[in-house]
Amino acid sequence: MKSSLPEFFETKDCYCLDARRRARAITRLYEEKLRPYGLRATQFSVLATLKLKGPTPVSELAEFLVLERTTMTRGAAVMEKRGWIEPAETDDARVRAWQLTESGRKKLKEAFPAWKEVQESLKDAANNSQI
Amino acid sequence: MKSSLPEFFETKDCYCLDARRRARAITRLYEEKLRPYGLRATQFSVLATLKLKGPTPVSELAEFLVLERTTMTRGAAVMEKRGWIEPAETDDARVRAWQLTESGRKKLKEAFPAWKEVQESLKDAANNSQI
DNA sequence: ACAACAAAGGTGTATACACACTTATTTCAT
DNA sequence: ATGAAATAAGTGTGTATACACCTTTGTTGT
Repeated sequence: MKSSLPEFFETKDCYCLDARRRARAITRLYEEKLRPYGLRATQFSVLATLKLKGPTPVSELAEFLVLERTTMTRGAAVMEKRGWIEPAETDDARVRAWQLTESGRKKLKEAFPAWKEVQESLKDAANNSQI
Repeated sequence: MKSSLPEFFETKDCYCLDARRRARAITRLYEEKLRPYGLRATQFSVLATLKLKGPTPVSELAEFLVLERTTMTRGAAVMEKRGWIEPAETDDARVRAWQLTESGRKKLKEAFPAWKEVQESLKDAANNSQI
């Protein structure tokens, strides 16, 4: 009976595993610094996105963050409960749009230096690895 | 009152968001093809890892996949329930090691072509983008 | 005007993920 | 030999993620 083990060596270079490993590792770095502010990585991204885009529909947020719309729905619910975001007016009654609250703006501003710290350290690491 | 909006433009280049977006997008490609086999991306990775490494402790699996150990514990429980993996003997009673079952080997073999299909298409895409 | 279709969202369900805390076992210094 | 420290793992809790399915609202052709 022949072993098919060699065939499976290919799975060592899986793009999916690579991307997921990388995302998990990087997420930990950011969340470690964001934790004192009670923010998860995605929550920070949502706050920053709303800061830049203003009132934004669920679907647009989801598309921008490459997140399932239903995931965005639930994430937003958590953030609303925390008082960081609130519903925004829309023309179309089907559309659910979100905007920052004062508290959300404050939270983003508070956490920004922590985000930047990790961001800069990764930028340095990326530059050094090119040399 | 001065707006601090420009400062937050920096968040558009967040390494964390980039990595997470990429992981989510790539994961969808793989899971779309793995779905007919009832496999999630991480489950496929665990099967492939056990195929290559043989019986492996929870902690070693977690470290290899850059996953929290506690996440690995729960993921393994699901896979055991499905009959794909089973406990392996260990010297140290603290250590919980897992190995493939016959069913798990079969599942991996079945799903491998689907994995390879996505893997190859991404490899092609990567090569073409370099030209 | 209105029926068919399209668009936007929410809910049910299940896995993924991880931090804080706890339990069980082994190792090691004395 | 034994108690402290270290190691390996599990549990509680809560968010993250996404697919399948359903509801509501708007659009469009006739």
